[in-house]
Amino acid sequence: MKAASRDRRRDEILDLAVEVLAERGYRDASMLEIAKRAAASKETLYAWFGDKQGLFEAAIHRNAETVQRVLHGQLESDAPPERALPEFGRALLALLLGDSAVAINRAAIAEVRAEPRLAETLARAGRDATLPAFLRYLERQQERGLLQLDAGPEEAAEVYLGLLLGDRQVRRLLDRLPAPTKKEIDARAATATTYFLQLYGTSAGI
Amino acid sequence: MKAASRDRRRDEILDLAVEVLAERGYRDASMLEIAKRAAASKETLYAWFGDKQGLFEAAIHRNAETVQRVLHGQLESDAPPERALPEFGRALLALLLGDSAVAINRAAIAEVRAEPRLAETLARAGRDATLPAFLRYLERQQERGLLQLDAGPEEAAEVYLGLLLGDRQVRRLLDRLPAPTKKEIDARAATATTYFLQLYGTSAGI
DNA sequence: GCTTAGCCGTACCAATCAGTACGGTTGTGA
DNA sequence: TCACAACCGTACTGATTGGTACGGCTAAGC
Repeated sequence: MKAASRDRRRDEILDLAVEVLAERGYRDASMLEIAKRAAASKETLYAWFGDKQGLFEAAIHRNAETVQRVLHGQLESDAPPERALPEFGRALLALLLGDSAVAINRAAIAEVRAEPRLAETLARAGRDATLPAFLRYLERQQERGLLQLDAGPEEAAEVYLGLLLGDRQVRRLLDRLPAPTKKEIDARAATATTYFLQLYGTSAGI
Repeated sequence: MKAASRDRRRDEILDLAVEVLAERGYRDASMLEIAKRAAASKETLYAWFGDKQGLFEAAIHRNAETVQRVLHGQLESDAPPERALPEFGRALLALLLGDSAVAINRAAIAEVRAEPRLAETLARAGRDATLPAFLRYLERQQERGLLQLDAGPEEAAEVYLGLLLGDRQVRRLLDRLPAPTKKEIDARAATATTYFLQLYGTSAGI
């Protein structure tokens, strides 16, 4: 029973840490405020996570695991692109433009010089861990004759990401855009898929 | 003679400020280091720019003016999309993924909570100041029958940006990507244009 | 040549905060 | 019930840095 309760406590602390991060930014997210909000002591934070960087690396990992679970589920499907891509797109948009991911990305970008491990961790646990599954999905659809990836799956994947996000992620990081509503997410995932299929679809996929 | 020499000095200081910013990040770009590198005194920096935020707002403005000049030049052309878009794309890629813009965007994102004026300034002087010219260009080409923007010029503009950048700007901000070479820029602007014309081109534009 | 305004370098102040130490308390397992 | 380990709250330290003050130098204008 002890292990489960410890895990819950750990999750609780990481949630609060990300909450403070979102409110204050990395530098101003003080260990004291996180400890107070979690009714924990600074000493415990340091005992569990090593240092401030370690605490937020743990938060990044935990966040990435959630993302992984959702996206890999979508991508192992054998649904054709016109059905699978909007679902994948919706999930990706909700995750990448959500408050937690935005706060984490801001922190990683902010500290890219002082604490590069944050950005490394984020990249490895995020993009590097998800992209291969996406590439494999695209290749499978090509083998089925539903896509024609003349320039390779990597370029196609990047095109889909570009169509899906445009410059919205950067605008969101700069706080020039609120988190998207469910409606906006649906619309955007649909149009990105339509455009993508115009570029890469085959007659068999109509 | 005095005004010109002062302007040169100002430019010199702003260059050094951005240089330090790129090396250290916003918080660790100390006013003392900037002053020392410019052989200036902190007092002069504060007299000229008010405070640290003011110094970097000035740097943002100056950088944006350069960008403006280049991009507006491209967009006032009457060249058809297949010629104008690659040029515009090249310029945009070189500017957005260059070291100065990356350092500035990192700073604005890092301080979005503590000093939101940086991000505001960047957005206004950057995207908000350039996008209208791009929209006007697209509309002119539609009137000439060279583009068909069924969903409006705004969506087309975002699609072009997405195709051009993919997720490269974010990866660059996270320092997972080096500044692109001229060759890569050329290639990318070309393929983005090709895709864009597949989506929005008319038979008249072939 | 002289004056004056602006600028340089240095020193100083106040605040913040990561990381450590410690005494008191709680709860868990024998 | 008891003992021990983990954890809470608070206090402390050392280092950094934004912003201010000041004394001395330099160069432009008269």
